[in-house]
Amino acid sequence: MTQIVTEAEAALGSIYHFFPGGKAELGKEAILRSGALYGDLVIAAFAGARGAVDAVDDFFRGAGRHLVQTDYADACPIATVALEVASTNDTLRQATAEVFESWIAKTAEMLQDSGIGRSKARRLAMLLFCLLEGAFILCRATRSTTPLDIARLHAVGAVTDELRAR
Amino acid sequence: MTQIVTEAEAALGSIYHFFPGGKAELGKEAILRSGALYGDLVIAAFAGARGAVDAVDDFFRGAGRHLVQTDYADACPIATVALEVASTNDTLRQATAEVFESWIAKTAEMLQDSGIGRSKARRLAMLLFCLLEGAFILCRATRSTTPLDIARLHAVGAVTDELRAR
DNA sequence: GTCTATACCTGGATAGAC
DNA sequence: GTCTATCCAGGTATAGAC
Repeated sequence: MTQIVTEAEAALGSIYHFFPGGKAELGKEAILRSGALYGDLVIAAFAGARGAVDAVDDFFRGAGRHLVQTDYADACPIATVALEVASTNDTLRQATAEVFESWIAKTAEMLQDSGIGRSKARRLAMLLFCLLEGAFILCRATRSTTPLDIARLHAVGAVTDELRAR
Repeated sequence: MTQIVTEAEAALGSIYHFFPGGKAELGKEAILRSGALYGDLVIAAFAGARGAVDAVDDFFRGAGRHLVQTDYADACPIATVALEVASTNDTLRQATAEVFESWIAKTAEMLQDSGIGRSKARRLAMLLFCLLEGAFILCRATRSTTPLDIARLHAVGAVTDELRAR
């Protein structure tokens, strides 16, 4: 909390004026907001690409570049908190679940727009985030983008297969 | 630290007798030990199965059962710490990297024993842990085993494809 | 609404008797 | 080697002047 008010150049007391719920409320808001922002990146990837395959490829590549640019600090804004609070704070856990669910729903929707069936699209979207999140862990721990490269190839392959199967 | 000595029914001072490095040393030891134990589970899965495909299937299924049994608390013993320390404590980060690397190496070795080429086996092993770790995050956050089921099917599929491609 | 001072608590660590 | 008392830092939260 001290760090936050310092960087915001505000007084410590102000936090409790805007967030009467204290740290818990601020934390929830941070999860929801950063989750929404990251979700916008997913939409942007699909909007800026020629098709689902390119969009997924672009997104994974962009994530890799960003990882290197931030010295492996910025990967997923939710994952770390999600694991931390999963079994200790149900309010925050629900907030992370809500964010993941929104990402999956958004992605599934856009995969559907590419012609993939509703149920398949949702399962594929989940798979993509499993690959992305898992790769992020290994990349940050090992300070290497290799896991993300491997995950990307598999992600692209999975989308390609699904489109072919139509 | 208090919780640890309490559950160990020991005195607070004892910790600093056995771990002069304090919390950092204890943390590193915990990462390395639990990492080794979890690695043994991987070996057990391959030892107890008829082949690589079954081993992977068994391991993912077992992880799902354990997740439910522990009310979504016990997934990966390393991932949470790995994300937490990745950019804040390089000693612990290295310990997590060491553990992941050992798991991947072990798994790759056993995939090779199934007849998959050295380089392919390593990449496939990495993919499997990306899928597993990513699924764990989503499962714990959403309190559902669906992501793990999806990850399992793709993991099994990837191993099957690789064996067929020989 | 803002800000400062401060209360309160917890967490890691140490000292020194035993 | 063990244990207890205690220190110090830091973190969250509150009170109350302005």
